[in-house]
Amino acid sequence: MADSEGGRPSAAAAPSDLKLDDYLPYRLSVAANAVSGLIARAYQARFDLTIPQWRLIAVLGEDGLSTQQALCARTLMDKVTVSRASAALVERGLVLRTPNASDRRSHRLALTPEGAALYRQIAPSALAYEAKLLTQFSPLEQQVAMKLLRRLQLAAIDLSGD
Amino acid sequence: MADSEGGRPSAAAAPSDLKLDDYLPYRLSVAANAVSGLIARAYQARFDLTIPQWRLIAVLGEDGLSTQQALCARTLMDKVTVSRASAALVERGLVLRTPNASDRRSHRLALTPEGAALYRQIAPSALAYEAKLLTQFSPLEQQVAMKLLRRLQLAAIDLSGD
DNA sequence: ACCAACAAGTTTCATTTGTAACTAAATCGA
DNA sequence: TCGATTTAGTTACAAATGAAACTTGTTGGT
Repeated sequence: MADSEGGRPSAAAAPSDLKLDDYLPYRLSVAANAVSGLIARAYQARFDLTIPQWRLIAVLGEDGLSTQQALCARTLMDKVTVSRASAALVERGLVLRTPNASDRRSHRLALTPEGAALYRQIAPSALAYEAKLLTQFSPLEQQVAMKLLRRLQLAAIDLSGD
Repeated sequence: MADSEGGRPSAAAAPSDLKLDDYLPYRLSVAANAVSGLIARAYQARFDLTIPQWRLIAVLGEDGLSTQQALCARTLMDKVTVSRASAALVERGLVLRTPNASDRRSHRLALTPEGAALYRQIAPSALAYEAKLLTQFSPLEQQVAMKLLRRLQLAAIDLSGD
């Protein structure tokens, strides 16, 4: 067993007691991974959609017409990601691109009737997943959690430029 | 402006009111992305470590000796990821591999003195980041959030096998 | 003892992801 | 009205990721 340098297990307690299991960025990453994986597998298997594709459908279903640039702002995804996801959805006939008269660099995107039908099918399933994940948490706890997630995001973005 | 087809925004409200902004898997993913990005950039710039590498150092700093398999279980990372991160750390002289007498397929990993020194340097900085992210939240709120993250992870894993 | 099943780690390969470079169009200033 | 800068979106390329195959070693049944 060893421990060639000290008397006790060779690792001393962390300077100010860092425990990975209780470290928020770690917990957040692991939890998000688990949830994303679950959702990704579900949508892949049932609807053959990736998460970026699903997000675009969700936003187009909510907001109606949009441009890719607006979708980037709305979903916080990279413009390359949005470009690729849009192309795939257009290809599958779920999204329609029409020229944007007021700016010929961009296009207007909207769900086709098929896309809208898919949206109406997916949305309840998405909400059901969320409900299953959130069982055991009171509305108040859920509110605290959502608030924390939003705040973490802002704080992280904020700290990025220091 | 515009809206070339109807009187109102062309998208109706979602079936049971799905709002992406309030959808937990989405919020979780976005928050985790922002936080991971922040941490990743910080450790890359200051210590030239990836997140997997940093996690291994954290666990080895906490626990002392370990095998890769144990590190996989502990960090919830893939064995390929752990293998590559270990190789890089050994290469840099931060981690030492010694043969495992009781099982010659595996090796024992531990921080070298340099690795331990780096750990002692990084840990306070990691805690400082966490503290900055968590300003504005009471200890109680933090506890709720941590509990929720753990529970979400378990629920997601649970739902994966249904 | 032996062979089948299994486990630790590594390597290979295909997919995903994001950064940077690029094209085309709009805007802004002189 | 022209050229410089900025923006929408795509393409090209490089790095990260993970599944599957592989290697080496262990274990358990007969």
